Amino acid sequence: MPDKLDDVARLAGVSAATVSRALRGVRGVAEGTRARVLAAAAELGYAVSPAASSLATGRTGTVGVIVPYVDRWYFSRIISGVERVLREAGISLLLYNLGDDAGRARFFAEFPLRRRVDAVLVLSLPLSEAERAQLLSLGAPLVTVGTEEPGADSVGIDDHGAAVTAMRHLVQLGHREIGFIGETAPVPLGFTTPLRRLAAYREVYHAVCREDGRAPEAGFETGGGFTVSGGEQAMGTLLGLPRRPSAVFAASDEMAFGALRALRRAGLRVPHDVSVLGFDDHDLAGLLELSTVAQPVAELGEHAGRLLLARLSDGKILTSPAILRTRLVLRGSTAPPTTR
Amino acid sequence: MPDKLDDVARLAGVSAATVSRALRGVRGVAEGTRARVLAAAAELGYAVSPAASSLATGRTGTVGVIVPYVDRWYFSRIISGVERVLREAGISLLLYNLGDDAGRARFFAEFPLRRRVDAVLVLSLPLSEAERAQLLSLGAPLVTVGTEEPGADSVGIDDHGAAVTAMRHLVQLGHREIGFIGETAPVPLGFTTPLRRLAAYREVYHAVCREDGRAPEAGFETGGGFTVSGGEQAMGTLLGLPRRPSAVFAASDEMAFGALRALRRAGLRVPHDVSVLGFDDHDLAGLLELSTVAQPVAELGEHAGRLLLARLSDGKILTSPAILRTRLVLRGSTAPPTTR
DNA sequence: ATGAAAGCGCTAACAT
DNA sequence: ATGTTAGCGCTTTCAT
Repeated sequence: MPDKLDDVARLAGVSAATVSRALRGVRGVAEGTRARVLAAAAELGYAVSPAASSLATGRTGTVGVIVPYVDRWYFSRIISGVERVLREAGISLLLYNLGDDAGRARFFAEFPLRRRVDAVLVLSLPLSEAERAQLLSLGAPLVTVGTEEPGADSVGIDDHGAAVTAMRHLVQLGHREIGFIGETAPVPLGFTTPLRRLAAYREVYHAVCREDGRAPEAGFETGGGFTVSGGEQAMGTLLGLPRRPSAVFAASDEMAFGALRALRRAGLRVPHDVSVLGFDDHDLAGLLELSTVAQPVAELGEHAGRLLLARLSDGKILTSPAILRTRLVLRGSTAPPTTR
Repeated sequence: MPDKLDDVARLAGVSAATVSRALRGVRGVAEGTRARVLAAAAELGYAVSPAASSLATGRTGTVGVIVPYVDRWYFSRIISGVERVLREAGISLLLYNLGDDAGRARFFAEFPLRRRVDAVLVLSLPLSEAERAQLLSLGAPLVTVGTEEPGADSVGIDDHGAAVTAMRHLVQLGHREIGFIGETAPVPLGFTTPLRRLAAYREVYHAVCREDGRAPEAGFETGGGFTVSGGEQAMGTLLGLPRRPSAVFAASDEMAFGALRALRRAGLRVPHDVSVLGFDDHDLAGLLELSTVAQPVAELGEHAGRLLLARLSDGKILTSPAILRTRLVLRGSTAPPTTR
């Protein structure tokens, strides 16, 4: 344990300050000296104490990542992307999983980030005024993915545009009765993504109804909680309606999976009886032949990582949000409606 | 920023030492004093500097979690479980994602854990002698899930037993020609779990062959890389065999999903033409009506978290590995073979 | 029960 | 280019 800086200094025959400089690659150290220091450090198996270094510099070499649910495909993918680029830069990642509103409250009450991180990454979580202030009060760069916050850099996709494209695909196939599976207020943790997709759904579906000169079916908007079972239930509700949609747009692939199951159980065929369109391009979407909107999840994470690194070095320059491209992936779950 | 301990001390009218004691709940502080200190700290919005505290005590309030792939269902689930119990105890989680052999090598070369963590958790990764020594040299408790290492506490399941149970289920249904989709050496990152399941497969399948007085089909053992597409390919290989298995045991649900797809594409029905049995009880197994071996993944994580906490307080007492229960979940993908 | 003082191991001026 | 000297903000003897 007592592998202190001074031991290295003694072995290399220089002062502690020089060792510190040499080890950090700071300019102003003769080549020969640096080599000797490095050799001595290696021989002693020496590594600086992050705590001491952090106390002296104020930097921690760590970024905090705040995530709603680590174990959801989308988030774990992003984390993986972020971690990759951060670790290449020698930065460690402190993970905070919120889980639910209670967890979120506890997190902001205890606020374990104070002085622990050099920067913070927030995933898909719209911040309250107070939370944002608290985060910003750390004096550390803040970056978000999936949301935009004043004072933070962000990466995301054009949720609205992508959802509109998805809906239009359904309309172009000839569907006029389109159901939606997503989230109906109140949305857990205050997510806004579901709302943006719902807005896009309405925009397109209502326009279709207007053309046809009839009122939109209010019952076509269902909540699936972004889970498979929730999607299954929602589809069940849709199927129970007097006028049944010929197509369904689910705001996540997981809910779409649930919808597929409900359909299968009801003895209905996809896409013959009902078309289903998802969102995400989940790993298993191909398996289930689900047509969906693909978003570059890993890239979102990597980009966020790069943003973090940039802010960490060149101070905090706020840029406009980076918008990554999505694309419609057509598989076997969408087709023109059958005339009945 | 300059919310130092001394400010609180001044406001409370006591010394810094007393503030430190009061804040940590150390005994030996008068009730009234403690109350005043707490009030002062609250008023100032004070929180201790982890770096300073860590430098003084040697403790970091952090545990390092080493995981092969964060974005695989199984691992993200475990992480979620660990995080939950750790954060309740006020411990933060430093995440290290290995990814592949190169990442693993880099990790152990740089070894970013030194002095950063109070304990280490390793998921499913069999350690080399050197790696284990390196980890143990941290002088911090080590716990593992899914593997056993000398000097470490561990949680896991009875992989072999569970796989044997799974295989026997197939045999009891009447299957004599059973294929395996798993991993064939060399296994990425040196995982041993696939090997244990393979061994169980052989044990049962070979016994069946012996009874029937014939040699086991060597071609029945295929590698699916623990991914959907790998499982799909493996099933394709199996289907190309002269003598085709009537049932398949996949060492993970994801590979089983791939097998289901290959079967569907080949125009074969499950379980009518081929039975498929998975392992894990993945979130989507129910969706696909996959029979499988359920293992309590979240609980594995929570148990690991508790083990970590225990070691952190009562010093390191090594216990025998905790084995959590698995159970066979029968859904629609397994049935007696059809006589052809 | 409380305070004074000496570090914990490093980095950052300031000298030289 | 290198060394000296102060801290960074806390915890922990040791006194009182």
